[in-house]
Amino acid sequence: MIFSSKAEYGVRLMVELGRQSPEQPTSLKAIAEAERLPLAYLEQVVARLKRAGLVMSARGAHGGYWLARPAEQITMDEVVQALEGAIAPMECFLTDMTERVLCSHTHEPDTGQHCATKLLWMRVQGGIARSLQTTTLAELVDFSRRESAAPVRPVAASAGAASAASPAAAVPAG
Amino acid sequence: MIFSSKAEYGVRLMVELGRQSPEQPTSLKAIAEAERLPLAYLEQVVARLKRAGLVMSARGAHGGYWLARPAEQITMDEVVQALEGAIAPMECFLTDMTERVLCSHTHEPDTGQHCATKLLWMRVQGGIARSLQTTTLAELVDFSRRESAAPVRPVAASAGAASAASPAAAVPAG
DNA sequence: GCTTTAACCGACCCCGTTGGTAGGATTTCC
DNA sequence: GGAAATCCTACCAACGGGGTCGGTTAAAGC
Repeated sequence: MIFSSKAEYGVRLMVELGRQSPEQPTSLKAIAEAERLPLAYLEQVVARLKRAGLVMSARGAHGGYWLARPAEQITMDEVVQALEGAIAPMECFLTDMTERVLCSHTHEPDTGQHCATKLLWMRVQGGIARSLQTTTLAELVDFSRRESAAPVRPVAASAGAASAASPAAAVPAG
Repeated sequence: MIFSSKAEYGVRLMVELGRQSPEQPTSLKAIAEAERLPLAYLEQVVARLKRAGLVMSARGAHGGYWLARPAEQITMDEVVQALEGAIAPMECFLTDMTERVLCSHTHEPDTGQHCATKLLWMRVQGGIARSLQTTTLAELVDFSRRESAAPVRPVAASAGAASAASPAAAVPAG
């Protein structure tokens, strides 16, 4: 699996905050209940988001968390990077997230043998980075509002090519 | 890390086979020595490639492995999928590799609450799938030939916007 | 100033996967 | 028959993921 549950929980947490009115703190407990996630674990997750400056907090009664910036100005690569650390397709493949590869992936300094896999991992890296950078938190918030507003529609009913086409069509800019 | 070392080793193995003349078996031992990888572990790796029908083998003395198809007809998503299994950004996010999501990611069947993260993971998934599908083994073989032929050029010399652009320019179709 | 609420912090723990190793069995060529 | 290979199964140590637990600090309301 590419992303751990930290990313999953963290993104859901951010979306939940995005759904609330800004500047008004939401308690972790409320989020944990709404999303049915373990509170104690969420604490660790939100700590990362705070360290990255994506959320702010107030302690004490009626305290909680809120987005540090409007959701439109938060791109998902910031969020995911805060939660998962550097996103690299391979061990030694760290970049500064601007498409520049810091590691040449050489295994033997004497032979000029560069790694044959470099080209591939760079493309994968680029594909991921682009999809994360072009998605904003605001889009996810919108998406979640539309989803929850819609009536319950049973999944996997009428399996086939027709039902397969509809969700893909709703997802451009991938 | 997105991909494990199985993918790394497996891709390198495939590239190595692609460099050899086709239909002539190359022993794992030779590959292990050329790539400085543990032979016993490579056995497990190549077994996956064989099960997926990407390589063929001959036992006994002068046996070895070779590509089941010309490198131009092997896309890297086949290779990576054989090595890593299904590639999904998130646990419950299995697709049939044609952009169709099999899991709706619903956490509570009664509420119509679909997961807010679905949109994001679908985009990421699409970005990865596209970069893997549009890269052929032949390209990597070419790349590796150019790399090893070229003199050793130090990486990250003259850091800046200019150097950041150059590697990206060499990697289209990501 | 007590109580409640909630953020914050650090230690711990179970478990599955990764990245191998070990050892043998089988097949084929010379 | 022996060497060189693929093949196959079992095993193992270490690490990270996914949590839990217990406690501390800070703010608000009475």
